[in-house]
Amino acid sequence: MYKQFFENETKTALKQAYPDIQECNLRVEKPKNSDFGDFAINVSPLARELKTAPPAIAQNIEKYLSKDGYEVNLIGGFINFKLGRKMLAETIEEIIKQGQNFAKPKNIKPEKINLEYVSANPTGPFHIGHGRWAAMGSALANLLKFYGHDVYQEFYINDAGSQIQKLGNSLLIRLKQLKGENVDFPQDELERKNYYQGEYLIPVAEKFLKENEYTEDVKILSDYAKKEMERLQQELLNKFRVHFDKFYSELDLHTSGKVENSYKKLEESGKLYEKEGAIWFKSSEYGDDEDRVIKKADGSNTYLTADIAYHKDKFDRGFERLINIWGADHHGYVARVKASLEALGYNSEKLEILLGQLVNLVINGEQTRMGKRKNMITLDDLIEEVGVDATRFWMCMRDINNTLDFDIELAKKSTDENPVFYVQYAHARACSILRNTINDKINTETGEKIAAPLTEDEFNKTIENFKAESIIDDVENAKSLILKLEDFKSTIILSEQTRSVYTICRYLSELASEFHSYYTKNRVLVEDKNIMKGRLSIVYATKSILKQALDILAVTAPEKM
RNA sequence: GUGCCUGUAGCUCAGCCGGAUAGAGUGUUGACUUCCGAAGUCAAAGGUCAUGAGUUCGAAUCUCAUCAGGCACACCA
Repeated sequence: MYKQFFENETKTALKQAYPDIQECNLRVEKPKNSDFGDFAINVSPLARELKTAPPAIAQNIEKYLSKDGYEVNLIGGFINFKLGRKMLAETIEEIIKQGQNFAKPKNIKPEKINLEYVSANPTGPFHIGHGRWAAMGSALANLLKFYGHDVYQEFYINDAGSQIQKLGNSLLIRLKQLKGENVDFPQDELERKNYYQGEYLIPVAEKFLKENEYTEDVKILSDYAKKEMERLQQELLNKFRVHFDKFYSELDLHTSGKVENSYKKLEESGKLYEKEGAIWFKSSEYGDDEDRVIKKADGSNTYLTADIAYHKDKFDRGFERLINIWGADHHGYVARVKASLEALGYNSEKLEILLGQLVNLVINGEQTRMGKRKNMITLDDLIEEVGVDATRFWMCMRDINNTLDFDIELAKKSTDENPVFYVQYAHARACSILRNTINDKINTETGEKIAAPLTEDEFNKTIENFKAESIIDDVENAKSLILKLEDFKSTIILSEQTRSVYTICRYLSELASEFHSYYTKNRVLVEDKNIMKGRLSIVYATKSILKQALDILAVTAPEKM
């Protein structure tokens, strides 16, 4: 990696220049002005320890730099590095030869990671917020896998609480309505809260009557509606290119005795006590604001109790690291789950909880709060309107810490304002060039056939036998493109460290921009076969990286648009 | 009231482990087509980095306070 290379070069030189130096946390960065160089190191942070002015330090270090393959340019306390053509050419060779392994970090410690996200209640269709967790979670999974981790994706189904009863009651009302009975949800505000009033239960009721005898048994109705919701949710996830290794049922957690078991373990830890008829957990001893109820006065478990068992089970299944994506509205929950894991003897630092800010729908330029409105726009609606690719890209585009404005009108336009098209277009354009090298062309005016510049065999050999030396004379034109291609390595590492995927979106936009720019300035299919083959290889390498990055987002890389 | 997130160009956002002239997209204005995809490229204009103080040789970046917006503060899930 270029950055690593220059950091090592500088550190080596630094030790020769100043043998007594203790710490040297020098960072390679991009110069503000590309005229200075391609990479830069600022030595100012060393000034204090060395008691020397930054420019003098830079001059001293410069003497010991090997300058093998690069040039050095000193400005003030900055050491600027300029890549030689050989290094640039070798990068193209590396991309072509390494393929998928080009940006895969070497010498890393792969972890067995459990990634949990979406985990919606099986009581209704996904809303747009779920779409954000689904897109980001699956992209993060792809990223972590790309990096080298062993990732297991999980969806926790909250199928055990009172909301299931509520679902059954709601279905019953819909059934009665279908039978022609004059019933509706209660008028009273408070009582209405015991029902799901969305119209999505109407088709479920219809389907139920087709398959079953009419019944008012809420248990049967609850189970039916729950299964149906799960089925619809999983269908949609599939369509959205989100694939879970396991849908973990909360109900199973209870019936298998795991909830009871983890309760006993907590009891053994001595961190439970009774108060006002309920059993409390001393979570405040582990940094939580207050203690939490574990068993209610009526003897039933709280949601937390099951969740504790669930997280315990994840560790017990051998995962070294747990990553959860939760909505920011659950942030108050973090401390108590971590507290419980500590009490049970697990290292709560191995549980990372990514809190995602919510999605604002923007309709006709106005922000609409994602509430539980009756006629809300579901994720399914959104995908129908905008398409899977644009929806996925858009949902991944912003830092998870920031609220995301999803402008329906803008995304629907599907034109220049939508960055995904810009990126996909770059890929399609690259494919088009590669196609044109081996396909005969027909002049539309004369009907005359123009032979392809290369046969398929020649093209394949050009790629297979690519040698860095072959493009050295022409590589300077592709410099900023190659720098960006190489930057894929840093992007992968940064994204893994920060658990973020918006960085991949940004990278793609930047790479596409560099490619479009290169394309405009450098014609690929030129007379000179050697130049053509070299540029073809650069296009091929670009296409390869675009594809790899798009694959992480699970956005398609079209050959044609 | 307490805790968490956010405040940077008209709009949407990067940059935030302190360092060179604060960047990108979009919008505005203007250029670029004998030729591989113009869904493209190039350029111009556009800034009190919410406000105030502090730390520092140096602050958009760190600290504190204030203001503004969002979210959460259940024996619900």
